[in-house]
Amino acid sequence: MAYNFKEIEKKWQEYWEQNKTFNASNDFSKEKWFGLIEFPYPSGQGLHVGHPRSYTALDVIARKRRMQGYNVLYPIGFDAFGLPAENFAIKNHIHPKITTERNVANFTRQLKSLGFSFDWDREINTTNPDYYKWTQWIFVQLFKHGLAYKTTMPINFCTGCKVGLANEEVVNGVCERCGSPVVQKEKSQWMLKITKYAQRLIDDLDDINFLNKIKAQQINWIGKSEGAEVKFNLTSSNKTLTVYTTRPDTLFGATYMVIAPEHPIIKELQNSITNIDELEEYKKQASLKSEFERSELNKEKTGVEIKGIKAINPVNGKEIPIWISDYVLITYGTGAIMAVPAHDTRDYEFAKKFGLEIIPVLDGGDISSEAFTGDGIHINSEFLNGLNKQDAIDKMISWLEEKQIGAKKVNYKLRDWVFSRQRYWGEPIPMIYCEDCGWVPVPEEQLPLTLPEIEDYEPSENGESPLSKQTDWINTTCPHCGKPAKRETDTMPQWAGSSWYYLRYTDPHNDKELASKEALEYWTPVDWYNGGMEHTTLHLLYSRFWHKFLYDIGVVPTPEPYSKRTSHGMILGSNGEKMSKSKGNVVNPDDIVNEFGADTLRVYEMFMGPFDQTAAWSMESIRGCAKFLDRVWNLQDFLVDGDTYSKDFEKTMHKAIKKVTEDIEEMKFNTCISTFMSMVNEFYKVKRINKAEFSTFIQLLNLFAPHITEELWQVALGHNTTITYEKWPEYDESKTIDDEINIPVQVNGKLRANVLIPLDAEEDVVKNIVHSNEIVNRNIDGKNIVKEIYVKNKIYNIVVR
RNA sequence: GCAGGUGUGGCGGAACUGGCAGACGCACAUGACUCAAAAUCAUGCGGGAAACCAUGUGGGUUCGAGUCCCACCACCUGCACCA
Repeated sequence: MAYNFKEIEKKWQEYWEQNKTFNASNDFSKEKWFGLIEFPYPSGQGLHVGHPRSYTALDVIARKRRMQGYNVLYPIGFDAFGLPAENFAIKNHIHPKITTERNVANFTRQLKSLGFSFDWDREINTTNPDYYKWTQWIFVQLFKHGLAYKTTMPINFCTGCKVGLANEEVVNGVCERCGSPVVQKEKSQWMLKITKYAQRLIDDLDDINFLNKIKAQQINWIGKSEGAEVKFNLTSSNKTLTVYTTRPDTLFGATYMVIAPEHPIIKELQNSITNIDELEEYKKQASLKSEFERSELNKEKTGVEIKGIKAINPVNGKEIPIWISDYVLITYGTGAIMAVPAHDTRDYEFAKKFGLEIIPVLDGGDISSEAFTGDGIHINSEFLNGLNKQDAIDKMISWLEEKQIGAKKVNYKLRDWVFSRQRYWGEPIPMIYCEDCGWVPVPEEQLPLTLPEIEDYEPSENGESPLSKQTDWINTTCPHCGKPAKRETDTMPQWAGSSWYYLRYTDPHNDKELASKEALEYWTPVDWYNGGMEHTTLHLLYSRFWHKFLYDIGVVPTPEPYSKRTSHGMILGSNGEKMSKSKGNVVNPDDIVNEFGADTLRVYEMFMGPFDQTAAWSMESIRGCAKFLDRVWNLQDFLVDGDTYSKDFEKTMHKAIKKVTEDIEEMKFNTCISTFMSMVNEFYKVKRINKAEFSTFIQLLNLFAPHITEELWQVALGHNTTITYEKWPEYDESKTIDDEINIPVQVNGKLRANVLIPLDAEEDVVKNIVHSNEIVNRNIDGKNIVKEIYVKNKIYNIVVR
């Protein structure tokens, strides 16, 4: 009887669906486990073979948890707002809703064909008004708590998508999505104050189980630095210029200042500045450069000196020049620096180029060739002389604080989150502008504020949202004073809906709250969240921020959304390159399922390599996995009643249970599969397997290959209920240990023989066995034994001379 | 430049707290079955005639190093004029 995967897989998929086998229970008295994968964006291309890698991994864990008796929530949904559907609409004049529905249907078919144990009754979709009602509701809460504000600022503007982007979406100066150059543009934007949570986003990482590389990347991105702010007085003005520095100890070496071209003080002092035209011209040139050009040009520093005004170094009263240069960023610190060319590489370069004074204030290094950035003893620094770096920093800070010209200051690289998009296919920002009352949120009882149906999806040339043309929709009345008012026309970024979706899974049909208190109390936090590294500084950080906010206002019961976060490696094409249509190396999961079946695909994706590392697709290897499942199928021919084949055989089983039980927790799925393969090889050797062994084996394999094992369980073994909730096999530790073991014998560290010894044998017993071994004796004959080392149950080493 | 990671047969990869390097799979070879092929089953498979040599390179610690330490090299990922 051949293994007919097509028939068998279809049969059990229908069975599971009818029986709602994988639905989470609402019995909150049981211990729960909430596993989460990143819900997909339903693209027109359908499922990528990368998706099932992550989904299978957590499916394996979810299935194991069910067998371990947990109430398991393993949900699925669609993150369906986004640009591709909108761009498709612009081209083909098909409403994004239609394409989204079509794509969701296709994804659903594909996901179901792979036998994931999702609870489909909890499916969510971010574009559903019942869902985005709550996305909007959260935004309104953010606004009410002062965490959402509108401001005009230079933003990253994608010249291709004609849309503003968050810092996180700009990669190498180009748009993460379309690859067009990104330029700076002044625009009025909704912003979210993620910076207010910067410190907590760092600190609370200590309490959660994220992979270290994920923590490191988030900490790096938030970019905390400690230093001081120092006020500099100016000549011919009573204004001051404040700088941020991490090296206040080098203040005596500050020989000039540099401010960002966009620094507002230029305008404030325009009457005192004699070369304002020259400065304006420099600023203009700088703003025309895209981020990409700026970093390309970062080898050669440029700048212009501000004429007619100088700064006064507060520690020694020296007048020092002020320059503008684009190597100082308006977005970081105060947009102004004190330049210490002797001890800062960038300042050194700039000073050399423009012939500015360089005064060393730390001993060591050679100022004539490069900046000295190391530690040393302070010189030329009056009251700091003789101190090392840290002592000098401390002393200077207290001096500055005492004189009230400076203070300790912590800075972050993290910027507030640019939250507006000038696009149609997103959640409308539920805000109304009233001439008298300013920005007023749409009243909560009027949510959701639904997207109007429109015909023209093109953003306007000046970069306004397509909604800006919908005058009927825009014109409304102020909820506060009742006067005519206008709606916000920008929509939310794609990251909005995904920032809280895991909460909705706990209670997806609730129309009173985003989820009930009881459901949140029971299900959250997510126990295990797996996703891509590319979301570490985007989605993962954003959702931690939203969650913390919701915690602060009492909506969720925990300060962190996810107790554990792991990540999967990417799947590359067979040529080792990223899969792409243009390279022609795309593998369609549908084809694999057709040719080999879902179980084979799942097993292969778990076997192809370490889960967290990238792996290249191989059509040859996948055949090996198909062959393995064929061999599993044929095991039923060896099925016998009666006892195990031998004691050793029994041990093999217990060792395998132990290995699989442990490896799954560490996501070492590849070694689980190799354990299964070894087991099958053992069964084939003796051509015999009893029912207990077969059941155990099938149960372990079920996590990876649910269809074939359900068939073997119910048909070959004759059970009439699903294998899903069978108790997870246990192993007997004592049966994983051999009574007799083979240990290597080395002479001078070189392997010479193997001897069989009783487990835990005493050293003198082993010594006797070793010394009665012919090969060993041949190797030590006529030599002096200097030393003998026995490591219990491991190795015996004889050192001779 | 900063942070994180990787480097083991022809290939993907195993190897617990230092203890038989190469599990498992692919490819390949041989045999059985077959008129034949495929499939299947079985056996072999790092290099070398051997002594031995082999885990990116060079040192070190140790009875013993893929694993620990030092110095490098190569590649990947993220960030990058962050004061």
